[in-house]
Amino acid sequence: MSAKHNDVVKLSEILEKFRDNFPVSSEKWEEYTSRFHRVQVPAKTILLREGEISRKAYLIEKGCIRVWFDNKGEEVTFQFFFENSTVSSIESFKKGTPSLFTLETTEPCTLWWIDKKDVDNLLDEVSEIPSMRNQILNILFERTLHYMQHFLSFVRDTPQERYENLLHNQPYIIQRVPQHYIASYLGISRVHLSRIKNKMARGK
Amino acid sequence: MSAKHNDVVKLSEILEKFRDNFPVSSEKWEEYTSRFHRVQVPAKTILLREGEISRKAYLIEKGCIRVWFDNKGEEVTFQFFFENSTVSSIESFKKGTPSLFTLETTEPCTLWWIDKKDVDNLLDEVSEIPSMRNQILNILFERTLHYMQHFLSFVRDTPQERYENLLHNQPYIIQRVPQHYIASYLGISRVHLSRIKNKMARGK
DNA sequence: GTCAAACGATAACATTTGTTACCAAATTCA
DNA sequence: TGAATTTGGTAACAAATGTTATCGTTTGAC
Repeated sequence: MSAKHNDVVKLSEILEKFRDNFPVSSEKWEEYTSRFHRVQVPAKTILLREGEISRKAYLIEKGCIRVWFDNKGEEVTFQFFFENSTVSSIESFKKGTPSLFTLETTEPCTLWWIDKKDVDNLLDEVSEIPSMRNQILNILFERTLHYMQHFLSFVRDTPQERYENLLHNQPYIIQRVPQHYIASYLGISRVHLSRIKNKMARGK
Repeated sequence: MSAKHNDVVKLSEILEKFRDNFPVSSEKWEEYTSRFHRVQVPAKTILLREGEISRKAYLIEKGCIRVWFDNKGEEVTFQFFFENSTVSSIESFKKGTPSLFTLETTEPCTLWWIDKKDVDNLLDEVSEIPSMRNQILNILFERTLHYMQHFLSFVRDTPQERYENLLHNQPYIIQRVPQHYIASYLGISRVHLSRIKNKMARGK
């Protein structure tokens, strides 16, 4: 990875944002946050390649990460992540299996990464605290719901409706990400997405 | 619900199957399992209707539950559950929001249901035990992965490939469930599923 | 056993969506 | 700045899939 390391930077505001969620001593907080490493990478940097085993999780301070997989020779975009999100190839990170996805930046990014073993330790410690247990469950649960909802929109809605929903609910995705990535994210060809936009531009 | 209640039945083998997963005293085990209620219902029984709030989770001793939702007037099947599975409208059960789905039996069923407040209590108690915490996380995680995989197959595979996968990985679904339910589960019309079967019957 | 409802196959036709090809605009980078 | 790459639009055609309608067959309730 062609990246500038800069781990001595003062703990960023981005980590401070989570301070309230951790009912632990300053010492513990220091210890936890010191496991995160700040790194800056250019656009189109591959953080993890499909088939590799994920050993890092990322927190995005600035930028965008695209998660995609190869389907019969063409890239299919599965998800986008932006500022304040944590990203990993979740199944590979948790189970140590080869990743189904590639993680790639679409913009120059400022990221904080943390090693799997530090995450594991941290989880063990922190899940002794009931309120933290619930938070962990909630986060996982919300991600489950997100997949469910996303899937639902594929079964329930037409491609045009999916595009309209995206435009309405996450316009920043459309603004920041090249359109052909969005096409495969919506499950259609670039040509068809162009048609849809054209159709919508004239009164539907 | 037109059902025969029969709660005094001796604790079924189905609950005993989980005994090993609960490192608790016999008294505790007694207490936990006594919260489950056995019930037998005919085919096409609606256990929860879309829009209602889920207050029960079900464990299937015998039979099949179909989870579906109404999409512009037609039923779209989202999932099937069989013996030894636990079923609820997960987001409604957890959050108390109106269910996005209807739960309906496709066969006469023998079920064990448990009330939400009993589940909540049980979870609180049981998650004090580290090994149980991990199990709970794993179950939730596996369900997340399942949604992810199912979604992936929609993006990646053709309808025929999805049908072939189903035939290969879960042939019992095709054997036990009426075909038109399977069509919408695969995201296609019944006519198209018929075409696919026909095509496959002659050498593809 | 009978009758109604549910189920599944098929044909004809309509619509949606993909594919390929080509071009123009925007962006990147040396 | 200028060339190469990326990105986005459009047209023509092909393929996939949906819709509607019809007709047997199976199933289930009584």
